[in-house]
Amino acid sequence: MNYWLMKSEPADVSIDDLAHRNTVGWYGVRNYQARNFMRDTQQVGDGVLFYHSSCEQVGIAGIARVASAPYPDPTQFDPTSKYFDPKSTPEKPRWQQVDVEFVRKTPLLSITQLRQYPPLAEMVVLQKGSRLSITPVTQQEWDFIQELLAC
DNA sequence: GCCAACGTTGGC
DNA sequence: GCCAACGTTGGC
Repeated sequence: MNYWLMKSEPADVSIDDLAHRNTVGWYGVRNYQARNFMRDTQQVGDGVLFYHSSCEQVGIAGIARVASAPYPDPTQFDPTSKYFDPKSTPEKPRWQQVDVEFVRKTPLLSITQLRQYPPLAEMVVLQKGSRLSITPVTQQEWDFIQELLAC
């Protein structure tokens, strides 16, 4: 059992979208490190901090969980998709995704708030220059954030 | 829109 | 395999 922070642009898929649809395929990852986390390390049931990025209110917007094994991201084969990858084939797919299932929406924990808590100082997503869209979260960080949200 | 940081590409 | 050039991310 592991914990993760997964970035989504709310203009694309927000926590409210996830709440409505219950489960979404995490399509569009085009970074090998992030892909490898989904393909090699994530397991069904892993906890996910659902994070809104590239928007007005950047931060943790809800809780979710990993809900499937990895499978090929269909957008890589779709020439009309901005995630189309001409070098990928159905026989040898390059990009994988998992399904992510809604758990609950939370009050927004903004990135500036997150930076104020010393126990979160080492969070990967808060490190300078960190751009990975999927990052591991430690048990301690997860527990601390759950306590914050319980207040 | 800026720009730091990082990832990818491709010539050699 | 090196590395310069270029492209992308994402907070501000």
